[in-house]
Amino acid sequence: MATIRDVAKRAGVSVATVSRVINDNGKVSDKTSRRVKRSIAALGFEPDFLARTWRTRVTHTIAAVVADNTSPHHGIALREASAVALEHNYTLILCTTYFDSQIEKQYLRMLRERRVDGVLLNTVGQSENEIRALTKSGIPVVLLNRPLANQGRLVDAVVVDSYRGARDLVEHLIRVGHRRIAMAYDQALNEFHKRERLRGYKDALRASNLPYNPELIRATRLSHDSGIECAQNQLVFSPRPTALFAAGYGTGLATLAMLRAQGLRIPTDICFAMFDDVTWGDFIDPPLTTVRNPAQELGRQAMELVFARLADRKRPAQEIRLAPSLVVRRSCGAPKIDETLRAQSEQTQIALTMDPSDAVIAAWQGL
Amino acid sequence: MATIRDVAKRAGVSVATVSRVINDNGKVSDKTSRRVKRSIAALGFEPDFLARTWRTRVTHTIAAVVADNTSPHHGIALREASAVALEHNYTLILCTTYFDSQIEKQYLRMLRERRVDGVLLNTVGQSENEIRALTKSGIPVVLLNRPLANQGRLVDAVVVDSYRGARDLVEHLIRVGHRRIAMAYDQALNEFHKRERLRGYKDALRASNLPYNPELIRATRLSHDSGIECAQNQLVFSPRPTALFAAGYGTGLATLAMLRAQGLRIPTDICFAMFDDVTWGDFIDPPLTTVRNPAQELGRQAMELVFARLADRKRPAQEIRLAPSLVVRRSCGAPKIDETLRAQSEQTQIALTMDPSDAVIAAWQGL
DNA sequence: CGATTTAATGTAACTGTTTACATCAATATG
DNA sequence: CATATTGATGTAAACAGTTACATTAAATCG
Repeated sequence: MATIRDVAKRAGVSVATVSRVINDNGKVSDKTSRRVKRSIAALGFEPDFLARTWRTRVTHTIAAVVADNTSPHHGIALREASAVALEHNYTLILCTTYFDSQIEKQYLRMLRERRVDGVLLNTVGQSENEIRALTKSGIPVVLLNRPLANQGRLVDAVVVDSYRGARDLVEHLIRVGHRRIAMAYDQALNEFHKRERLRGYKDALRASNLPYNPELIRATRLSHDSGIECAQNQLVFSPRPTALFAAGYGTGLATLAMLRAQGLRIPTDICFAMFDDVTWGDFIDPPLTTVRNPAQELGRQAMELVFARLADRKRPAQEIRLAPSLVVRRSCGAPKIDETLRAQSEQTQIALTMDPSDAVIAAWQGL
Repeated sequence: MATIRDVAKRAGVSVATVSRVINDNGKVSDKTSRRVKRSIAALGFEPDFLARTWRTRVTHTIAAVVADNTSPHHGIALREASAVALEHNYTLILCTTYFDSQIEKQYLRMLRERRVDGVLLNTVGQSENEIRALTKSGIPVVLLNRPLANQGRLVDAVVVDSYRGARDLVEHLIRVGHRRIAMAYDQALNEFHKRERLRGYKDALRASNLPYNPELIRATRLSHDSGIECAQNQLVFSPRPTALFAAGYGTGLATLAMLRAQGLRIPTDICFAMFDDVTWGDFIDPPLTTVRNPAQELGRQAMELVFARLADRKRPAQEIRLAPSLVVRRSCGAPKIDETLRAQSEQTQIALTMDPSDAVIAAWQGL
């Protein structure tokens, strides 16, 4: 492999000049620049990325540490993050923690050793020390969907506004005529989002002067053995609510299965809506009303935040709050429906509100 | 930051000795080893990963280039690959190409420059040169779900046996009583898998002495604008088949929507089954009969293949063929059903055949 | 017991860039 | 015209490890 010295010798210049040409910094006359470039081409010289990295201490690498890359939400965020990275000629390291804080810590330590240039972190908690170590080493950390750790104002964050999402959804249900609305959330749902979604639910009720009934709030737990049965027992209400709102993906799935098991039809017997838009929500019968997380936006903004901080390390920590959007489909047909809403709903149904960009559709086309 | 020289000086030994202690190779007496370790601890010395990488030319990094990380299939494969990487103290770079061969090439060039230690590649094609360049640079390439390029026997591969999957599924449909079985595949489905699935379909028919009717094979195309309508038109049959087999994820979704649009009930009016198991297949109504790809296995084997080749570069190229498994659920209730099958199906339904490990279930629990 | 092997450690070259600083010529400035 | 400034280029010192080879002491062998 040709080195910068070979290039320099052949071009009859110094290595410094070659380096300047390669990096396009410093002053180099047109004439020598051309000569150097010819020399590079002739020798088929390629700068050694590793040597460069070592010398400059920039790895051109960002890591994303997520609890699970297979969830639709983070899958899309990662896809976008990788695209943004590519735009900047950066590379994205994928670290899946499986919701295991030990693995998370292990990854964070590893990433610090490797001196990645930044970390996107969807923490499961307990990594305060590792996060501090990272920032202390000058590695920017951006939290994904977790609020800023109150302890330090050192890290940026981008979060989805769970409160807004829950409130919008419940307000929609109320507007459409529901009065008795149940909410199910997963026991293991992140504390912050649990609180926020519950707050959204309550505020929506209050705004319409509806009573808040704790009886209608249920925690579900999807476990391997007990499976659906568990959720099923936990989700028996009497009298039956007219609408059921699942505050998360897992709960949504469990709830769907539970309703099927109870022989309840959607939306005839009960209306159903869930947090976390799913690509297939449009395709099944009935199409699901969901709160769509701006996953793509989240991935992009998080990445941009890293680059912004790399460009200016003094900037104050920032928390970007993204608004989810309500996707109205058939699963929430209203008990009483007014004409404007009907039209709107009808239209949505026809437009089929395909979540995704062409890219995602293309995605389906592969194996 | 303390360097190896500082450690050496403090311990009163040479840098070589320190290096030997760190890497636990070469001969070092217990006494000096202890002294060195004390010195390391005292100084808080951490070997510089970058310097090491540069010197040894091993990056401890594998890249996975996939068409789309959000598909359930590759999402799971990636999750597993990242876990295997972690076991080996390796890191996984995620490269999503969006089915764009230009981006794929760009990534492959980038990865070669970065001298990753290996590449998992779910190619969309046209990257022969880049693949060759990689292997020529001594970087092992393992193809994901693509057959070995006939041109060179340089790369390993791990593929899902599409033929087997299709054949098993169609044979199941036949056994259960279906005689008129339609198959839909996506126009953009990878050529190899298209051929294999079709072959499986035909062979299954032939084995039962059923006629092959080209009229029952349809290509669908999910496009953004035309959306479902398109699929809808393309999927009108007369007389109607009793079962419809979607040979892919995208087609599966399109088909589901189409059946709904045509007002057909599953499985009462028509039976439905699809390739590519989906995590939610269990939860919706009716639960879907699917061909489950061993995605996890695929990710693991591919990764192991890389490590195997790193350990022995002379080993002959290998193609690992993984068998998919049939997951029988409700969407294929049989027109005529015999008792054993009924029992089997019932049991499956009760066991709820949760695709995933606890990890995936946990996944659902996060935002 | 001298010769040979083995174990433990040290010396210094090597990896390929970047960049601070030096040099020198050409140009601008007072 | 002498001097300061600027532009173009060169020199050589980092950067922080690994490892081939050399050296020395200790152990083993005939």
